[in-house]
Amino acid sequence: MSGNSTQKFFVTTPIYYVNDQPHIGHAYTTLAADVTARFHRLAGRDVFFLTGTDEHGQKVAQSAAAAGITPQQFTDNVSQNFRDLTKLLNFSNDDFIRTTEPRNIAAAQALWQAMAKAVSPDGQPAIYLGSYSGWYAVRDEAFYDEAELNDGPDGGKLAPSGAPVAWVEEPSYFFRLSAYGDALLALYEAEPDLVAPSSRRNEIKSFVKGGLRDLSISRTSFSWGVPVPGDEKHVMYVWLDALVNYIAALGFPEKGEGSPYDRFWPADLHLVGKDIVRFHTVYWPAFLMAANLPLPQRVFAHGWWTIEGQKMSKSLGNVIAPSQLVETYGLDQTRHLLMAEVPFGNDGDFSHKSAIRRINADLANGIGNLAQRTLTLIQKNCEAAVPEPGQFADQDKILLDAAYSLYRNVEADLRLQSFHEVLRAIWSVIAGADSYIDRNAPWALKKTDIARMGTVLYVLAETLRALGIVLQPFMPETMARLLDQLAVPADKRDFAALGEAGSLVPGTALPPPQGLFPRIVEAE
RNA sequence: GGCAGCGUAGCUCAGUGGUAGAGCAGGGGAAUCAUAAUCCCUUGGUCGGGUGUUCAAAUCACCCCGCUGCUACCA
Repeated sequence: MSGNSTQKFFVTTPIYYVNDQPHIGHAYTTLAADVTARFHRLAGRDVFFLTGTDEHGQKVAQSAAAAGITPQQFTDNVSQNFRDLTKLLNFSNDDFIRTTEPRNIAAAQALWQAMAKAVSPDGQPAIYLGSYSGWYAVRDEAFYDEAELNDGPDGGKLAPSGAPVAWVEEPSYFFRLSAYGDALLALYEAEPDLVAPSSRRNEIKSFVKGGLRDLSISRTSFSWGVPVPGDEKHVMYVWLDALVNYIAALGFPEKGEGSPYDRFWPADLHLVGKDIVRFHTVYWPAFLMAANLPLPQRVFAHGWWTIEGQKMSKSLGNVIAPSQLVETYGLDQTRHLLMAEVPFGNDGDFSHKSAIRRINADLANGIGNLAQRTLTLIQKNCEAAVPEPGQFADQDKILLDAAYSLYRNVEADLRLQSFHEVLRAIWSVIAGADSYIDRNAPWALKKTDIARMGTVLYVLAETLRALGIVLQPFMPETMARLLDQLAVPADKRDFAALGEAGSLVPGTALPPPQGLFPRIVEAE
């Protein structure tokens, strides 16, 4: 089916840890992936968009025990919250993987076996059995150096996070990460786009340059995990069975010609939060190198949201649930807000005041008002049908060309995850259209030059059509309504229909216009 | 402490050697097709401070002040 001519695009979100309720941060990452996936689909590419949940580990087992249910029941419940989030925000993921599914377990064991057979760059086995000891905080699922610890109240020790730690010692398999430093540094040099933004690349490079220690990749102290093949007392350390999800969802270890793995791996883009960059740009490539599998093309780490200037935290009680945003502002308003408000990769602040300002300025006063005034003029003055254009003047061509070339002009920024730049470029066309409509005053032309009025309104309708098409990745639902109001057929809504290939046909009947984005008026 | 980065208009930021920019906010005017939305014009910055290199520095170098990230297994 998919010939060589069809490009593919595989985009992933992290799998979200089920010990947490979905919040604005999760929604943000998956939204960026959704916009990316929708964009590439409209460009005619073969897209696979994956998200899911991370469900193993000691903390999950303990939370389940505390709730008096089995880990499986516990993860079933919480995973569903994340699945619901994809519906709530209209995400178009092609799959939703859970690390507890048989396919993920099978993939994790296959990856383990491939790594276990491998020889690291220093000529030794890539995986070996040793023992791990250290100060461990269950709550953080993290080991800490002695130097980091503080004295607790009852003579115990506390992690920097305040979590109690205990000295643990257990047999553990290790991955010989220490042997992969040079290969990783060479990778960062050869593939400068692998780690983005560049500030993260610098951090990762200096981290690797500082020397890598071998990585403990199994535990015997709990059992809620993937059994290590051939030594079932051990379960895999959570990050190994988490990262493998990206290929498990493609059917790995099945990798024959025509398989999803063959079609989509390596990933074109792993979107991650800045806290898990290292896992994706150090451990994951090293695992793949050991298993002799291709490496992802790009890992992009976005920033954090603060809320009204404050860090989001459970103790402050200011964690924002995505459902709350959608209720307050509307679905597509929320999607636009998150993508437009902050350069992706930077930290940003969410405030109610600036949310309203942006939604009213960009959506109600911007694209919404432009659509409303144009469609109303056509409705009233052109017998509710697409007007007949005459010869295009230079200014007509300039506006049309700007609108038609949007896809071409924003693709580079889209590929760099500069979503706010993509939107900025689109909004400059909206501003151009508003300027055009005022300069040409079609409401005055109807008395002086009815033919010219038709041309002006046609140009505006065509501009709206292009805007509607290009904005679909960001606001799919509302842009569908806009394209409905322009009577654009379902098969003329992709990027190939931009320009004259999909031009509106004069005389086509148009439905009565309906507002796209209501203005938000604050109660005093 | 070490490494990396940031500090530009009220706010968020773009701009890496050649007469200071955008969006939003503020002010004035126009228009009235439209969700009182829109358009045009405009106020506003000694580009954190200092020294230096240069014919020329927000842009390069050094110093100082302030802030941030990373420094091993936490979205």
